[in-house]
Amino acid sequence: MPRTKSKSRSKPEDSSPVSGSLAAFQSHVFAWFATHKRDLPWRESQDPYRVWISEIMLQQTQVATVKEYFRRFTAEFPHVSDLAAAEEQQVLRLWEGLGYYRRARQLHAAAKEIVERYDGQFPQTVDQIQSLPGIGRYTAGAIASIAYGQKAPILEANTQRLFARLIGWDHVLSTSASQKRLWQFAEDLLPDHDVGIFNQALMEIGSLVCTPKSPNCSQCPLAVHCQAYQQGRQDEIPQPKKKIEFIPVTEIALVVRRKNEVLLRQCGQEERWAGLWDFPRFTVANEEELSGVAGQLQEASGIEASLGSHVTTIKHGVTKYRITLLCHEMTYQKGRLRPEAGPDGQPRVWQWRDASHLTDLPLSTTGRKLAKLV
DNA sequence: AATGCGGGGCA
DNA sequence: TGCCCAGCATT
Repeated sequence: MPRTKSKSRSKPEDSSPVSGSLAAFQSHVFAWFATHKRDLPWRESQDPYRVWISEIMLQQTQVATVKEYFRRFTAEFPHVSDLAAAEEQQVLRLWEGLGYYRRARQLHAAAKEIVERYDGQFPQTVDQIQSLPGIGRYTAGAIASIAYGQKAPILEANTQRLFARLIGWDHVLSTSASQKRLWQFAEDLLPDHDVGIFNQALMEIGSLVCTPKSPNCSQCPLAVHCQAYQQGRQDEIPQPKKKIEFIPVTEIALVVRRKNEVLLRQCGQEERWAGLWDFPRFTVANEEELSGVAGQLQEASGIEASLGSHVTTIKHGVTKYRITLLCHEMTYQKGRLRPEAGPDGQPRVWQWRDASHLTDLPLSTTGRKLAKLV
């Protein structure tokens, strides 16, 4: 029998996914992490529930921001059954300020599914994990590897950048071809042991060393394996993302008072801040266009009120919108709240709430700022 | 492949 | 200011 071609090409230096040997690469990763690992609250345990909470919170959210949220959340809900039994409003209250509130509602829904379908035991296969709401390929791989030590790859912001530089990938990263290549690379890299530690180490290197701007190549444990570094192209790779075109918007928020109550609205499932409460908000053409606001309020809620003084102006961004939010007081005149179906079958989305008890409600960040002023 | 979804950290 | 962040779901 003639030797096959693949057999004759199976020298280690040919099959290694990185420049240099894979074994050396892996040991460089482990050694660096052993001395540079950060102490983070979710690294104190491998409980899949806690790993899961941290991974959801960390989606598109920086480590520094998540720390306190993670502590509060897991203190309030130590076990998946505690989360499953909670009111969604309480879950959202603990999520308030983190953003991407769909994460919190999907987390809650997944907790219920784990209790009902898996008898409270967190699922153990990648496919089962990924079938839970809010869990995609990255998060499933992270949980499977970190909590269970399974040989599952991960790819997220830090490792995308790191991998692109390691293999000198000078293409736009968001295309499906790039994603396919990078996922394959992530898989080819995996060791046969301590996969969870390995994956976390790669993210940590991406985060602390292989930074977006001015990466610290001189201190990088993987420089010897890095194509971009060897070519002096670490500042060109990865290619910059497409810039977002911001759209300026002017909105008005109304603090409608009736004795010691204020008028609030709960955001519907299909809109921004779903499930959270907010002061009545309307888009206006410009900062002078306030005359129609009373009519818009009456149209939307059934309440008639007279425009009062300007409280404050809040500038904030939501996804691609740059919002200038004009906040005005109003005084209730007459009218009753229009009955309207709420997010989860609640009788209405409009409610009068005691102004001194707004701390219990989940509010949007601008809503919270405004609530503190009034 | 493109879009919606938040808010804050940081140079 | 602008860029970026341990992504996911939908279209």
